[in-house]
Amino acid sequence: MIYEEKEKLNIEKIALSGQCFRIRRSAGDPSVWVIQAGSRVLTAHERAEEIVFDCSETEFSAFWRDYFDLGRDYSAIEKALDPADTFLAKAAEYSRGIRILRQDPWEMLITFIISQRKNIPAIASCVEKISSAFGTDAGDGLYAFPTAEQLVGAGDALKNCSLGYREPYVAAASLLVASGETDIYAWEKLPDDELTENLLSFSGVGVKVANCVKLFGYHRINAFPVDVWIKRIIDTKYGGSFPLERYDGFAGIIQQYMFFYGRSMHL
DNA sequence: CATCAGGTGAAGT
DNA sequence: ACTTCACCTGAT
Repeated sequence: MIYEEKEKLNIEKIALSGQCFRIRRSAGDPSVWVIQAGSRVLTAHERAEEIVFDCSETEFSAFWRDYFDLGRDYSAIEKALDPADTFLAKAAEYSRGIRILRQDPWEMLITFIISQRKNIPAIASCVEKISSAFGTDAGDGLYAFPTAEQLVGAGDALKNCSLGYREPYVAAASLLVASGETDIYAWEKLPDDELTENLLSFSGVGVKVANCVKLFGYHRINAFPVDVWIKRIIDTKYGGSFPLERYDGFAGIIQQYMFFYGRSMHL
């Protein structure tokens, strides 16, 4: 068993923050969380002030501690905010416990190609469909996120997953990665600008999706995805321009706070 | 039934 | 270079 304070790691907030579509409450017990990453599954019990993971210290240290980015001090982010920025102060406080997960680049690439012009439940539904249809059985009715090879093998069946016009994008990316023509894992060591350029070369990946893949799949925490919510916040709260340069080096964390808080207020 | 949802790519200025 | 528009699909 591993215990973490919710002030430091809040699974519910992360599940609602839009960075991850494979964290769900258990159907039988709403205090139980089922967390999936690639082919891994972790269950957790939520208590008033803490979260308890069903996991040994060895297993937690081997994967999940880094996955939840527990090596970073997020309280330092809050201290670095502009004291005059009351919106950001409220957003950061409201978002306390959110972390930028270290998710898999392939899973993020496909997930965010799917995400365009879809709402969060629809994205989660599509991810669930392709996983259960083509991913490896992980037991208990759960399935791993499908590999590129598995999606290539899906063939026309990929058209039955509500992907709509995004289906050819997913199929093309799968072919590039499965064939070995594109090695997205080798991109881990590229500088930000080259990584961006490479991601944009995928059909169906524009600036916004590339930034999401950078932030959530490659842990480039300076990436700052601008979607309709962030744009709305910048327009209404910042008169159309946000002082990104002030938060150079961790702008992505600021983006998550703004998104999570702004969305909760239905701006 | 029209509109919208965490955009993108192609076509048109 | 910047602006406009169509686009699968499920939900409201």
